[in-house]
This record gives sequence, structure tokens and C-alpha cells, in this order.
Amino acid sequence: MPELPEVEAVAVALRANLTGRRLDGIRVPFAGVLDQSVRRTRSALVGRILSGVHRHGKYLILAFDPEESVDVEAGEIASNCLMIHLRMTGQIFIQDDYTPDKHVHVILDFAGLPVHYRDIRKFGRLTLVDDPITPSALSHVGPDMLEVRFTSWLDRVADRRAPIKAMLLDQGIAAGLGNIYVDESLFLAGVHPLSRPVDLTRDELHEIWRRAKQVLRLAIRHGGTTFLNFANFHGKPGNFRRKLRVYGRAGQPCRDCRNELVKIQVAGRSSVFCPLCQPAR
DNA sequence: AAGATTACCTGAAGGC
DNA sequence: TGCCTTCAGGTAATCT
Repeated sequence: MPELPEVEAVAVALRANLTGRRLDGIRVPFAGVLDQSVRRTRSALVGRILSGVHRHGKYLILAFDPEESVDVEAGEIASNCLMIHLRMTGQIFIQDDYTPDKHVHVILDFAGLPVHYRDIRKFGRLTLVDDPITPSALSHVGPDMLEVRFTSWLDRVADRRAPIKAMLLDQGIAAGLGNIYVDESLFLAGVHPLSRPVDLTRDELHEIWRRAKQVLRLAIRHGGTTFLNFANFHGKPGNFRRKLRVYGRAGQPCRDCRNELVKIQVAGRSSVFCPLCQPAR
């Protein structure tokens, strides 16, 4: 499941290998993953130079050099970027010897370098957007979890009554955390996933915010977590999986206290935690 | 109006 | 062996 660290790994690799290259063509074996038509997507992007690669939360944004034919002063909006969300099972491969299978839905041909978009469950989307940094398509998404300041984040959660786990998963509050890193963050902070922000102290909330950033940065350094469906740019697995404290370890002993880890449902998601290290309030 | 639930998809895994 | 059910979870849409 690609979350912020996995998307960051893809962004770094694409940036290093594709910046300055021209997009020669787009092949679309399955158009259902495109938000716009194949014709519209091709006419907006083919022939243009990739100028930069950005990431916001779990969103990946490929920015192209400005299109001179668009009359901005006349109110025309340029589709300067391709925004990609991998959702559950999206993968991006670039190696030359990769043979597309039935799950490869889009191939971006960058000056002879094929970039394969593969997605078993077809949840991911590729969307034409206007601005590379603050696209209007992301107006409902909050600040990146790695960037948000504590006071800003606190303002967004302090008066909420849903479980803290639901708040951390809510991309409108801060973007980037998914089920894996939320469970890891709450374990490190020693907070029960059902705790409500209104019942937590400012110090406890600060610890959650700090641990979330810490676990994201650590996962980035390890190339992300390979669980079921993520592989990085070169098809190599990330190696953060063996560092996981609670995710995927229900029934196994807590790495700190050896008590058995428990799985419950919170915000519609399976949630693994340690009843001793993360006591209910 | 926030919070909760469901739809979207496919493959792996477990039960019998 | 094979059929069936359950589970996995990011986001948008739809409920209460």
C-alpha cells in the first residue's frame, strides 16, 4: 500500500531519470485509470518536456514546461501537469526489460524510456491538472504531513470527536499517512487508536505529531515498506517492513513488552495495537 | 455537518 | 481439487 514514503521513493527516482526528457507518446491499454479522455490527455502532454516532479501527500505530480499556445490572460487554463495517485495497488516501473502484463494500463514513452503504470485493482488515477505546486484538484487536501507545523495541525484536530486514528487517516487534515504508518505512529506515541483528540493532552497530541513525522522520515530512508503491491523504481523492494512494530503483527508479541498485539476495527480499518503500551483512556 | 458507511476492484488465503 | 467466503485499504460518494 503506497503511502507517503513509497510515493516519495517513486518521485525521487522519476525526478532523477526523467527531468528534461520529452514525452514522445502515451499508450493506454486501459483508459479507465485516466480522469480525462485519451485524446485530451495526449493533446495536453505529448511533445512536451518534463520540467519537474513533485509530491504532495500521496499524490505524485509530473510538471511539464509551459505551453505557449495557451492564452492565460484570456482565462484559458493550461493542463501543465499529470497528477498520479497510486491508491491501493498502483506501481510505476521504468526498467527497459519490463514486459507489460494485463495490469499495465498506461505507458508514458519518455524519449525512448517507457514508464509503466501498473495497477492490479484499477483504483489509481491519472489526472490532468493546472498547477504543479497547488493544483486546484487538491484544494480539499490538507498540508503535507512532513511539512505541517504542530500548531497548524493542532488547530485542525483539537476540537474533533472522531477517534485519533480517523483524524490521522483524514487527508484533509494532513496528507500522507495511511493505515500502516498511522498504526506505527500511535504505537510509538503510546496512544490507543480509539482515543479522541478532545480527551488527549496537548503533550500527547504533540507526541503523536512528532512520531508520525519521525516514522515517515525513517521509512523514506529505508526506501519505504514493501508489503503486497509496492515495488520501487527499479523493481527492488523497500526494506522498512522488518522495522514495523505493530502493522501486520496481530497475535504476535509486542516488541517492547511481549504482550500479545490485538486487532480491532477503527474508522473502517483494521488496527493493530498493544493493549499495555497503548492503554485505553 | 461531522462522522459513519459503502462502492470501487482483484488476488491471496482459508474453510470445507 | 475446487468452490466459496473473507480480507486487504485510499478515496469519493452517499448516508445518518
